[in-house]
Parts: sequence; C-alpha cells; structure tokens
Amino acid sequence: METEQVFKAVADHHRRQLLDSLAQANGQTLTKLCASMPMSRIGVMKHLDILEQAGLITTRKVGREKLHFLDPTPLQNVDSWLSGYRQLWNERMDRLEDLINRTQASEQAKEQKDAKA
Amino acid sequence: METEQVFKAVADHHRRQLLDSLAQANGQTLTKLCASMPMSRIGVMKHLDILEQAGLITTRKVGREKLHFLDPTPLQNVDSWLSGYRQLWNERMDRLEDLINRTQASEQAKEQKDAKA
DNA sequence: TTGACAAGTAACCATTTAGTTACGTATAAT
DNA sequence: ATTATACGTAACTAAATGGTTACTTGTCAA
Repeated sequence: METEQVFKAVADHHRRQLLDSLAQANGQTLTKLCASMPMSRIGVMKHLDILEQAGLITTRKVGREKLHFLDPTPLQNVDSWLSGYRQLWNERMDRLEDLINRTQASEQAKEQKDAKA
Repeated sequence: METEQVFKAVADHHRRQLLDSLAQANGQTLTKLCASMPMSRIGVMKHLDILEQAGLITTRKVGREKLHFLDPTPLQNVDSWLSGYRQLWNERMDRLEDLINRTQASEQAKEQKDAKA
C-alpha cells in the first residue's frame, strides 16, 4: 500500500530531480530547492509534499526556514520489485551473446570455405 | 525522454501486475490477461497500450488473437537511476549497524560493571 | 453460412494531477 | 518598528488518467 505511493512519487521527473538535488546537498531549504525548478514555489511545495508522504524525504523547521532531508530507504520497495526483472534481462543478454557468438562462428566457417574455393 | 514513459508505465500497480503476469507466462492473449484483472477488457487494453508505448511489451497478432510478450530491457533505465540510491541506503545501513554495535558494547560494559558491584 | 469469439474504435465520464494567483503568517534584519 | 524574507493556505484551472458502455470488425468453428 505504501509501495504504490513510492512508485507514483518517483514517476515524475521533477520529483526525481528534487531527490537528486537532495542527494547532492542534503538538508536544503525550500527556496534553495526552488532555484533549480522551472515552476513556482507552490508547485515545488506540492511535489515535496508528495515526496514526504511517500517517506522519501523528512523535514525539520528551523527558524523561519524548512530543511529537507533525503531518506532513500522506501526506494527499496522499487528495487525489490525490479530485482525479478534484472534476472530476466540478464538471461536475454546471455541469449543475445550466444547468438552473436554462433553467428560469428558460422561466418568464420563461411570465410574459411570461401578462402578454400 | 523515454525513461519518463517507463517510470510512468510502471507507477501503476495494475500495469505492474500485467508485467508480472507476463513474466510468469509470456505471450498471453488479451482475454487471458483480462482474466486476472478487476476491470473491463477495454481498461486492460489501455494499460497494455501504455506498456507497449514504453517498450515494456511487444505484441504479435496471430489469427484473431493478439499475443503479448514481455521486454524487460527498458526497466534498466529505472534500475540505473536507482543505483545511485542503493549506495546511499547501504551507507545508512552501515551507520545503523555501527550504532547498534557500539550500543551493545556499552551495554555489555555496563553489565560487567554491575556484576562487579 | 451462420454464429460465437477475440479484438478494435469511439464517445463519454469522474477524479486526479500539475500547475497557477492571491493572500496570510511568522521570523529575521535594519 | 518597519520592512523584507521564508513559508503556508485557499481557491481556481487545464489537462491527463483510469475507467466505462456501445458498437464494429475480423476470424474461427458447427
């Protein structure tokens, strides 16, 4: 039930950008975060709210400013869903490599045959 | 630019469910996929369209039915974005373990002191 | 060849999303 | 004490999302 929130939160590239920004400089204030965003302060606030609801950031108010801190742990939900598919695309990659190898082998055989003729 | 589509596609749990279903039995027909979905056939079709746009499934029409095949490779975009954060939560985990160890150590010290007294 | 089955298209609807402007409140600085 | 700064709330909008029903088209089977 919370997993869905995390997926949704992370589905928007503006929100990913906010997380990335915090990953580089944690504890940024709202106006600082706004600086790199192509929208109004209120727009950014709403995105931050969604990230907080998903548990991806925590906040602390100090004086008149609000600090934002990254918490990457809920991303483990995404990661664990993904892990099943990592296996799949590795298998695909293996089959592809295999195909390439066999193709090369048959081409080499053809070259040798051509050289002989 | 395509990455966003993949994130969006995967953000919906019904669509993840469809992918999971194909991961278990690849090449399913539309009506087969509908069976496990709590919505009309048209609803499922729309979800499948979105998955196809994101490159997560491919389709082949044979006779009067349409077969659906999983292609997990676009999920690598999600995975590679995530990889930066895996590092972060591992560091967090390390710090937590460290804290636990130190707490246990100090408790043991206290126990020994109590035993002596 | 007629009927059943699988899929596609069109039009519609309710809700959510992603943003805005305008105004209000609390804290810091002059 | 006043002003500027940082944030919050409310109300509104346009567009996207997630779903529906009704009808059509194509294909297999009796």
